[in-house]
Amino acid sequence: MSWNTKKAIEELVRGKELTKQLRDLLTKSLTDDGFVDSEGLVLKICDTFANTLSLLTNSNTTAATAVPDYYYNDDLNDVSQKPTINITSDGRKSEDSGDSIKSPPSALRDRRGSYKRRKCVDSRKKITSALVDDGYAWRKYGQKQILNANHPRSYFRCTHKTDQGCQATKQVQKLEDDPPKYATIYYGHHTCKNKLKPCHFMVDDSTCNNDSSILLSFANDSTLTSKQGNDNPFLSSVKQESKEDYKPISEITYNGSSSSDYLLSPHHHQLSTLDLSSADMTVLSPDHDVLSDVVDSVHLDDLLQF
DNA sequence: TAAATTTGACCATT
DNA sequence: AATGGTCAAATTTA
Repeated sequence: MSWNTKKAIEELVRGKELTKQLRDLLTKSLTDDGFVDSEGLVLKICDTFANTLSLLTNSNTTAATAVPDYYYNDDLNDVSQKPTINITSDGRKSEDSGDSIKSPPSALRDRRGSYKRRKCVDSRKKITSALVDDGYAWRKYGQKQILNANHPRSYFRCTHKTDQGCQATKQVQKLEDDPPKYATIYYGHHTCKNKLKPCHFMVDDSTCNNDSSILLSFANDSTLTSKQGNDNPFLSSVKQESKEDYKPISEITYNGSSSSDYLLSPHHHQLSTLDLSSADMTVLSPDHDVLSDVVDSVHLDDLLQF
């Protein structure tokens, strides 16, 4: 069984457990607590499916694999590349073409792979008032001027892409200057070890209201709710993402697709805390080996039983 | 000196 | 042809 397959099964097991909990919740009277938990559960469940898809679609191939778009029409997490502001502006500048066209060695050109433009791949978007250290080790691999944008977009991939095949990437772009506003879109999920910090939302406690304590916790999700101190030896090696300093965040919102908003909008004030569990901190991290043991003995029949 | 960043070219999509 | 995502050589940093 390949590692990705194993992890995919882990995700399915997790999804199964979460769904069972959701079922139990729905059979209860609708208390306040139950309402919050059900929302968190839905997000977690959606995340397990997204993770599973991510794992399976990356299991045998590289990141450039063409995956049919319909795999990714995940209304819950999708922040598709469809521009929210579709403008046909004429004041355009082309930063790439033009001035100095140097033709590289043909050997170099042959090595180039296919650069598929992102479609609706599973993604999570966060709007923050400052650059957020999300605790992962990122490596910048590109920067682009974006049409009708005042600031360039930076592209990051997981530092462990090469050594561990982690496919997580993110894009960071400053949206506004005053007050500063940044958009960070996460693609894929971390499958690497050496996670640097459990949660980027722990940067500023004020952003996590008391509702965070209501989130369901699992044995293998301990890193979600436990706050590690700065004595984590990995912290010092968090890569800086730009020339601008990290500051405590003062605002985090969730931006999903329209359908996502439809589902979640009644409780937007809680999404920041809910999202932390769904976005990055999943059991995919191999340091959660509790489920690995489960997977070893799991049968597919078990997965289908609720 | 290894790892990270910068930057222009390359390439697929629109 | 314009645009956005990625590559990789050159450069910088730790």
